[in-house]
Amino acid sequence: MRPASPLSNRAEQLLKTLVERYIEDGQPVGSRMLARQAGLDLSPATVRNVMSDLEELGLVRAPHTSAGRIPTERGYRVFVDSLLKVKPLHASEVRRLQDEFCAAHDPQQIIECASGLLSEVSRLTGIVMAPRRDDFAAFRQIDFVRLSRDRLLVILVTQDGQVQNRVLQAPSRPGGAGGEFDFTSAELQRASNYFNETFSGVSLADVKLRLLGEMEREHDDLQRIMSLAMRAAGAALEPDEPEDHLLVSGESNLMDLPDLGDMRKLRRLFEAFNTKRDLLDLLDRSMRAGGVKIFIGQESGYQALEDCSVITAPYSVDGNIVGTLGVIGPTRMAYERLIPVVDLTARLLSNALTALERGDRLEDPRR
Amino acid sequence: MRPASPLSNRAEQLLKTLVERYIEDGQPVGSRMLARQAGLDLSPATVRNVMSDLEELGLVRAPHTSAGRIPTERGYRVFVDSLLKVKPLHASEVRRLQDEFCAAHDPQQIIECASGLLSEVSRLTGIVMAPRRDDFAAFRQIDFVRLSRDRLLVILVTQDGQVQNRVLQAPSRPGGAGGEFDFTSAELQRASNYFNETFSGVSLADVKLRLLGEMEREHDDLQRIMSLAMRAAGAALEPDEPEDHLLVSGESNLMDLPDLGDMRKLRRLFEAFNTKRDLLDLLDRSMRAGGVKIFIGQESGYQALEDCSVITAPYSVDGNIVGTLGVIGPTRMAYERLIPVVDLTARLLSNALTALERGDRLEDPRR
DNA sequence: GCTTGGCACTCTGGCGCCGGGAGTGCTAAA
DNA sequence: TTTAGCACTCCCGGCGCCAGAGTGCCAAGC
Repeated sequence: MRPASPLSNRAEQLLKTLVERYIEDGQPVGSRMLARQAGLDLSPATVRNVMSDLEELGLVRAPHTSAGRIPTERGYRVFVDSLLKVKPLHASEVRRLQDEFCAAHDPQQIIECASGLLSEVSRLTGIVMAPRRDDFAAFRQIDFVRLSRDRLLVILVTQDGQVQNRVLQAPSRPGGAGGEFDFTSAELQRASNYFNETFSGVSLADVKLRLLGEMEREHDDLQRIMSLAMRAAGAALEPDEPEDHLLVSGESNLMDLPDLGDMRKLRRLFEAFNTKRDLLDLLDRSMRAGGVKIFIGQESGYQALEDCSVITAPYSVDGNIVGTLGVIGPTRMAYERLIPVVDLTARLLSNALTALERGDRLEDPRR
Repeated sequence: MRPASPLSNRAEQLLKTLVERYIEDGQPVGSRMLARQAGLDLSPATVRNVMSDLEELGLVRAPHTSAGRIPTERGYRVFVDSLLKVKPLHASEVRRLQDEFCAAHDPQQIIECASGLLSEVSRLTGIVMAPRRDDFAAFRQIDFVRLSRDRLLVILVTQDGQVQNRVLQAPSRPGGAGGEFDFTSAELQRASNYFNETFSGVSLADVKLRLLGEMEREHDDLQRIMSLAMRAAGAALEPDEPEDHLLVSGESNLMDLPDLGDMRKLRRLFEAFNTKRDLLDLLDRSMRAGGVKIFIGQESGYQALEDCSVITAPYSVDGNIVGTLGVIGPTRMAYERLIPVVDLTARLLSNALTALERGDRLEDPRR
């Protein structure tokens, strides 16, 4: 795992050129071509010697005798870590992306837009892990709507404009009659008023704590309606399904790539897109890390991602990292172009979300 | 387009066997095999003569000289229309499906469940068009939540438990200050109370009409808050995005099928799954028709569905058709098995939704 | 000692050929 | 009308061949 040190400048230059050429056209690169392209004025024979060394180091391999060489995963890793120069994007492209973000107004839309842009610009698959509901967000309003004898709808809105519906299902009693949620809407109204007045502006985490406290303490002397309302509010405060937080777009872009021509691999990949669990896991891991992260081939640790690479970057609201986005494509992807794309998209998304959040907060009389 | 009449019994029997065999193992069927399988005690030579006729009628074709025959789309059509005997499902299978439906409690869940079951049981792709919000549904409750200076959240709940959030965006004014939605939550509360009392139990269609009427009539002397609330309510009553009403599951099942091995076709298909428009169109068309409907190959009229067939069936709540579901797969699919599967799933879904609706309605004091 | 030209070797991929197998269409007889 | 026979066609897999590309190694040169 000390790949850079034993490499001479020349070897580095050759490896770099090799990876670039291979990324470009997907064909094993031979010594003659490499000698010409590397700009080092070397003969093919010399190049061959160097390639032999690189092969011994596990950075390149030959698909068969007398094909040229292609990078191994470790080769890509060295390339990405120490050889590649990311080219900043054209100003025009930056502008274009920026404009797209401006078109969206609410957070959900903005995030969807980011995912779409990622896949469109990369011509690969874009993924975004949307922010989990933030327990430090401030409570704004809660509403209760009785749907039927045993179903109660709870709507929770936070100061930053997140809305969450949850249907509370009464534990089924075969006996049936006189279900649990037989309150009038006026009663429910009063309950929600109580919450709205008591907790407005309090962080959800604190709401949760105080609810727990009250439910412990006053146990018996609470009215039945309030006890229910508290339980319902508690349910609404539970974290939501993580699966709803992954956006994937442009899956079908992957079907054009010769590198992923194998149906079995492709199918595994698409199943991973549907299952979402592994991808969320990966994005979650890279959220903690901060900054652009790159997983090459097996490095991610998921079978479904074999022969694939993932470039991720976290994004933030108001300086706090809240989610991760990225692109998925074949190991042979245009890292030089895509790293800045992912990076920029994360920045733009952060800006857009932060601007929205600030705008909303200005509105909030409590801060 | 009068395919059945000129066919002799023998020809029909042979066509039937041919299609069955071909569906079974995907290989062109030769005269020898057909003579043996059809149970007609004919020689291969006789069979060849019949095949020649069928070919002339455009019901079968030979991929090349001296391969056996395979059905054409018209051949499948005849098979489906007049030859195939649908086998009712095993009681055990019916029971299994039924149990799955019982596990779900709210309409959304039930519909997702149906989609999942379709793809699982068919090992193809399941699609469900969820009910559009029903304008004859009864109004239950509306809520307004101010999210920021220029964003207002409207939550609409109907008696049957459908919830709809919509964010109303104020027309952007560059001037900025004193945005449009500067009301206190008490004011908004009052507005929503007004609606809830006035319209409870009224059908959405009527609410819409009465709102329009009032907005026309009282124009000037309305308080600003009420005028806004009416506009907001009106917005919430607008029909929602049709794209949100299509569920697709088991897409990746299609990647295993040799019939759809071609990447180009597969890609087009997956793009159709993402776009949703064409599929919704198709489902919508077949909703009107009522009963199980089958589109074979080009019949559907969409490029993306070439070499694919679609089996659909509408489902209903309380006797009214509200949506359609179905499966998509290669033209060579097991019609005999899948037609009853789709039919049954539609019935079970109808039952489950109707039961839920009835349960809710019993609860509703107004009926 | 590194670099280089030369050379033999190897592997792939396309092409043409061949033979077996499967199935057809036609014809003539039952 | 059905059937057996037969010649014909086409696909497909295997085989050998060849050109092309690239390698590894060796010996000569800077």
